[in-house]
Order: sequence, then structure tokens, then C-alpha cells
Amino acid sequence: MNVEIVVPSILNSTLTYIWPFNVLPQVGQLVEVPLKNSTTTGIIWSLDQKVIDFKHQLKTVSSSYPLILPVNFICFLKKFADYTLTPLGVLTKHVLPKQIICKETYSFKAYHFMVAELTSEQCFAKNALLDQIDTFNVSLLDGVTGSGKTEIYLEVAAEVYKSKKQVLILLPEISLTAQFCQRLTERFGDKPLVWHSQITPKQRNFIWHRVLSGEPCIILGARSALFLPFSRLGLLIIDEEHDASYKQEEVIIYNARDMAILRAKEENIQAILVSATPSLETIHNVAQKKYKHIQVTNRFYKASLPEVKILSMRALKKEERTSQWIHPSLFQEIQNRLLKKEQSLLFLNRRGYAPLTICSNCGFKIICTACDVALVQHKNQPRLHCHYCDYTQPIPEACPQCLQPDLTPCGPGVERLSEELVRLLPETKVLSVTSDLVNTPKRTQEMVDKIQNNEIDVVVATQMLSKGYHFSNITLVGVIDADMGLNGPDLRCAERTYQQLHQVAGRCGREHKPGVVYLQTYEPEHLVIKAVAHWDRESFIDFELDDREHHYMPPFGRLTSLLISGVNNLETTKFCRQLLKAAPIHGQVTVMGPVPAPFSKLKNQFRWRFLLKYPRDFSIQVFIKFWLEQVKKPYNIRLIIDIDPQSFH
DNA sequence: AGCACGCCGACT
DNA sequence: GTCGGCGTGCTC
Repeated sequence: MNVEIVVPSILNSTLTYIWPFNVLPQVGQLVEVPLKNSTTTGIIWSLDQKVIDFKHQLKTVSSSYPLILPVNFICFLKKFADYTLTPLGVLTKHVLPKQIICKETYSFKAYHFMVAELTSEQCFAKNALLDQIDTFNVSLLDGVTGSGKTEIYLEVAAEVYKSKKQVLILLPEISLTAQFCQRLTERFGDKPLVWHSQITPKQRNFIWHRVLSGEPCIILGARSALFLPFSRLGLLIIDEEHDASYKQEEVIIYNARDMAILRAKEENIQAILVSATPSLETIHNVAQKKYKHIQVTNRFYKASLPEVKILSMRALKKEERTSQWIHPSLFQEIQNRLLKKEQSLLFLNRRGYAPLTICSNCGFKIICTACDVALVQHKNQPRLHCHYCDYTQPIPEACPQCLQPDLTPCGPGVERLSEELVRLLPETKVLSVTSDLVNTPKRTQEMVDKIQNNEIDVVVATQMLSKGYHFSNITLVGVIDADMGLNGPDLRCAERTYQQLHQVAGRCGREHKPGVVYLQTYEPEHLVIKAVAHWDRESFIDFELDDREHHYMPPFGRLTSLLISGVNNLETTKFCRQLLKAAPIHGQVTVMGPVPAPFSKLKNQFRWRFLLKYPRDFSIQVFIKFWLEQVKKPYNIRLIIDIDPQSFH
């Protein structure tokens, strides 16, 4: 008999092989097959006898492994590929372990759960979640920081574990897993199994085989944990469900939150979405009664909230300013903190010294040779640096165009803000925290220690410090660029800004010392800024949902983006025109574009974009497949399909 | 004629 | 993705 097999290549279809063994093949079984002039691991995808027009002699399966991926998992992969339009072979690469070792003996201690004391509200939430544990459904566990959401879902996870099932807890970033791991170890009496791209091959193999074996376990994972072959998954938890880093945009483009829900559906289990600032998609699904809403409040919450004040940068006169970038009121507050021996934290989401270098004589702007973006000036290591392609060059003495020595750094980065603080307050110990400077676990630990031991007075940081950290002596937070991103090309920029500011505002004064947050803005009356300042989520949601509905944007309509890029701009635009001409006419789909992408050139590639808008229940995949069949794509032009895009660069 | 390079399709 | 076939064009 023949079997249909997927192999880890870019192929989008199965390949047919002869099954030479007496034992029947099984869907999901791993096999070795000859491919070209070598051999590779593949997955038996189907036993259906496909009618093939393959003219040559079929090859034979070389050997089979006693490893069978669960049928539910295969179904999940199939739907994943169908939805995201990922070639099956590409997906397979992420599913198969690097090398297959069948007999591995690892010891594993069973968890011994510590008894957690839950408040009556937490108990209620826990029981509500446990109530529907055995069939597919989605719950939103919604509550502010400090309301004990984590305790609740860990209790639910413990119950599922005790019923001999597996639990997957997804976190948006690896950096968060370390602290979280600590917390789980305390609760469970042993380390949880952590899965992300940087674990050792040995650990990777161990986890892969363990989840396949069906042994109960709790996995703490980054989004790639969705590709683990769990055979007894009993619960899926997506913490910080709103987080944009759940969206993977390289090689396989998918939103891990949405695919997690798909996985839960295929496994017929519950998915719990957890957030203090749920995404509008999720809020909408709750309103539509598709998701269950479990809200937890913290009765101490209102009292513990820092006060958020808006500082208008518009009203300032030149002579009122002490500092070039810091509002006088915020500057005053920083000085007050210094007197009280308390710490301040300033956020500025710009690495380096200055985001822009311009010649004050002729107006020449230094841009990257490979990208259509300004080079960022760094002073720590004096270079001009492209943040998109990593190109660097020395800072020229004179303007490359008019040869005058008038190159001027424009605007602040973290380094420049720190420098200014040191100049204005020479006794102050200032620490810059950016991914350029704090980029290893060791340096991260040093940074945390320094702040915690009060060796630092003012921390100037990018968004990298806005998540997962809390320092008890920081009682003042200043956001230098609160409205940066408010007017971006991104559909979700208001939502993102709201979530980030909310997150940032929670960074201070959670313990006995009250905190204050200052938002510097040129748009003090902007609804997003006001909503953050008043801790008023509802008004933000109402405003934003209205706006989205008015423009038929997600979560009301859906979007897909097609990014077309190539080294030759003429050829690229030509292909775009061909595409536009071939675009099927369909009453439910609006085809917009082609337009140059917001970054019209990156890494020497010219970039153009189409955007498709269509109803929520419309299957755009069929439309796209039909469309792309009409035109032949030149080999040197790349086309990337992003279903439900998060970023529009 | 002989060979290097790069385009481009096939892979069961 | 990766390999190999083959056409173009350059060198001996």
C-alpha cells in the first residue's frame, strides 16, 4: 500500500511512498523516507490512496519509528496550515525534534502542591473555570495586577494535573519565564518544564517525549510550545493574552493566542485567556457571548493605584524649561524623590543617543544605505546604527553632502536623556536600561541588583523594563513619550499605547509607599491619554470599539496583508500591478493597494503592500489561493501573506 | 571546447 | 530549503 507523507521542506503537499512493512501504518507516525539523494524524517499524514500523476517509480519508506503524533494534533496542524496559509512542510520543521532519540530515561519528580489560600472571590473564579474544564470553551480571566489572577489559574492547573492531564501555560516572552518559573517552583515543589527556543537540546528532547508519552505535566512555554505533541492536554492558559509578542512574524506567521484557541478546540478542552488589559478582539468576543467573562477585582486596588498626571508639553515656553526633554513639574518631582532617597523611573522608547542626525546647514538627513530609515546615533559606542539591518558606520565629522561640520543630533534617546540628567543633577546616579546595554541574563541580574540595592537614583529605560519587574523603592514614573505611537501606521496603535501606559503606570508604588505617574504628551486631551490617567478602561474600550466599527476594522471586519518585496523596485511594482489586475472581484472583499509599506525599503528590499478587508466569517484563504494562481510570481520577488496582521510595517 | 555562474524548477 | 540541470557568456 501507499502512504501520504509530509516532509520538512517548503512543499505544500504530501508525497506518496510505498509502505513496505507488515504492520499497518498509522496517521501521525514518524518515518524515515528517501528524499532526493538523502533521507529525512517525515510524518504519515494520510492513508488515503491518492490518485497521482507522478510518472516515476515511487520510493519506499526506509524505516518507521514507534512514535505516533496524536490525531488531534495532526488535525490542529492541518487547520493551522489552512488558516495561516503556511506550507505543510514548513510547519513540519517546527514540529519534528532535531534528532529523534526514542529511548530516553529521565527522572521526574511528581509535583506536590502547596496549599494556596484563596479569597472567596478567587475561589468563585476558580470554581467557575473548573466548571467547564472538559469541553472546548474559552474564558477570559480579567483583573488588574495584584488581583491574584495567577493564583487562580495555577489552582485550576493543579486540579487538571491531579486528574492526570497535561497543562500548557503560554507566556508572551522568554524573559518573563524565569521569574515565573521561580513562582511555580514555590507552588509546585519542583521546577515546571520550561519550553522556549533557547533551552538545551537535551531538555528539548525530554519535554518533547514527555508530552507525547501522555504523562501529566505542566509546561511553561513561549508560543512555540503550541507545536508540542501533547497527547493528554487538559488545559491551555494564555497569560497576557493581549500581548503583541504572541504574534510571530518570521518564517511562520501566526498569532499564538488565536492558534492556542484553535488547539483547545481540536483537543476539546478549555482555554483561559488572562489579562489586565484584554485585547479588543477578546472584549468583543466576550460581548458576543463567545467567551465567558470571569472578572476579579481587588478591593485594595483603588487605594493602591498610583495617581496618573498628564503633563502638556505644548503649553511650555522656552524659558520655562530647565531640561530640554523633561517637563519642569516632572523634573521637580525627580528632585523631590532624590531628597526622600526614593527612586524614579523614566520611560523613553528610543534606544541610543539620538534617533536622527541632520545637517543644520543643508538639511541633509543621514539614512541607512540599505533601508529607508534614519540611522540612530549611539554615544555609548560612538556609531551610527540602523535598527533594522544592523548596519553601522562611524559618525562623520562633516556633512557628507555640503561638507560643513554641522551634523546635529535631533531628538532624545535613552542615552541622551541620561546624559542630560547627569548634567543637570551631577550628584545623581543614573542608570540607562536598553537592550543594547542590558542584553545578557548576567547584566539583567546586575541591573536588578543595582536598582534594588538603591545604588541608583534615576532609571532611564525603554519598554523592556515595563513588563515583569517591580521595584519597591520606585515611587515616581515618568513617561517621556506617552503619545509616541498614538499616530502610527498601525491599526492597533491606540490599543497598544493604552496597554503599555497602563502597564507602565503599574510599575510604581504597589507596596506601602504611594506612587505617582507623569505622562508627558503633546495631546493632553487625547482619549487614550485621558483614559489611562483616570484608570478608565471602559471609556477607552467604548471609544476604540466605536471607531473600529465605524471603519469596519477588526474585531468587526478582518484584515489580511500581502507584502511584496524585491531588490529591484521596478520589477516589484510591475508584479504588484499584475497582481492588482488579477485581483478577483468579490462583493465581500475590499482589495486596497498596492501602496509602499510604511518602511518602503528594508535590507535593500523594496516593499509594497496590499491590504484585504472582509467580514469576520469570510474564508479569505480560498480567495487568496485563487488570486495567486492567476499570476506567476517571479522567483526573485517575495510575497508574504499575513492573515490578521498585527503590525503594518 | 571547457568551465563558471546564476537562474529556476523539482523534490514521491 | 537544497540540489542539480541547463543556458549564457567568458576564457584558454
